[in-house]
Amino acid sequence: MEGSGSNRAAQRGGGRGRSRRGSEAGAISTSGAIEVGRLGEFIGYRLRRAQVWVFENFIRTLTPLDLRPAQFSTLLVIDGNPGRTQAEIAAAIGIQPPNFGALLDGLEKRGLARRSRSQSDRRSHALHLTPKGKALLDEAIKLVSAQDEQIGARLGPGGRETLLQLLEKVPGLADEMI
Amino acid sequence: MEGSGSNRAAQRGGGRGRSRRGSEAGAISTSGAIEVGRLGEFIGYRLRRAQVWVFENFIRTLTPLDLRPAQFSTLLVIDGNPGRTQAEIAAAIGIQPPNFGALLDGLEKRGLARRSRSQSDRRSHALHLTPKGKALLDEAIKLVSAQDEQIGARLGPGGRETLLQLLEKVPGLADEMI
DNA sequence: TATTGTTATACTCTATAACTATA
DNA sequence: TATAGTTATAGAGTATAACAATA
Repeated sequence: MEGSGSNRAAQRGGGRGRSRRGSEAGAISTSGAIEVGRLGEFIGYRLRRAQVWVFENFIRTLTPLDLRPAQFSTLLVIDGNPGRTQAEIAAAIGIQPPNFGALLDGLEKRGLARRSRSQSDRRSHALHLTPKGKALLDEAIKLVSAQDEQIGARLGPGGRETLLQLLEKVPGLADEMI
Repeated sequence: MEGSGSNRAAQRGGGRGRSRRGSEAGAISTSGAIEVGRLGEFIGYRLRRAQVWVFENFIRTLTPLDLRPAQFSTLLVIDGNPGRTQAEIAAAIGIQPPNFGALLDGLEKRGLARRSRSQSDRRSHALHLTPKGKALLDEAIKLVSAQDEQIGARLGPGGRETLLQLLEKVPGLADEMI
């Protein structure tokens, strides 16, 4: 969510289900757990809640490598499409060109990626990973894959495939993103 | 996901699958669509992509009522828990107290919610919806429910229930959020 | 005239520290 | 001293306009 949102561990009261319902005049709900109520019935709410958790997990997973999610995606997409221009890679990941420039500055300073002027069109910059960048990417993929498998294991037999199939039916496929 | 991200409609090349793979020295990928590659194999990626689309949809749905997602959640949770304090409601939704104050200022100025000092503890503010706030919330719930049903319809028979069951197996349940 | 990439800038969401008034 | 709420502020992430170099 985001941004993404982090550390949402809300410490709440211990009781359960003792609060009154609705908005009758003067009604009060003084003890027990908060009723999130209908909010939990929306696909969007559940989807977002799960996604925020996964994304926070993702961020923690990549922290040891000092990689932000957008940096990871950039390394991975450059690796799969070496020589493409900034505009192409940025569009594929869903980052605006101005922001992508700063992101690449960081990767270049760390020696993970490099820009080279295209000979055919000297306006554009072709992107490549350095060996160091490729090595870091491989390390990151290992960590992320392990995390992904842990999540998949929670979903039970066939759960992972079912989830991916259902998520494909939700639009958003036309976009690319982080 | 991030924030939430919007307008990610990336205009890309028309071709498909003609780009070369991997990061062999000097490899180039000059034509065709960008290969997002392994990125699409991660649950986290698909989950985030779907969630961002749903969230953008959600934002568009509430725009006619001039409600942001966090405002909608706040109205809904206050309605379900009238008389609770700011700290309790804020924690349930996953908003930091400083940010929640500003959010409530907006709702109060529009006459949708009100704060009243608790008699038992004059430090805390009990929250209630005004009739106007309740009416706007009901209107918002109609819009959001209609959108949610459209998404559910895309998932096919039983798809909605299956998706919600799978999402419940992903952690994040301990938190409450927007 | 159009496009690539950059600079500057702004807006939103989120987070923390320090203050106040109560307890 | 501890807590509820506020103020001030800072950091991400994302968005647009204007510019220089090149086409």
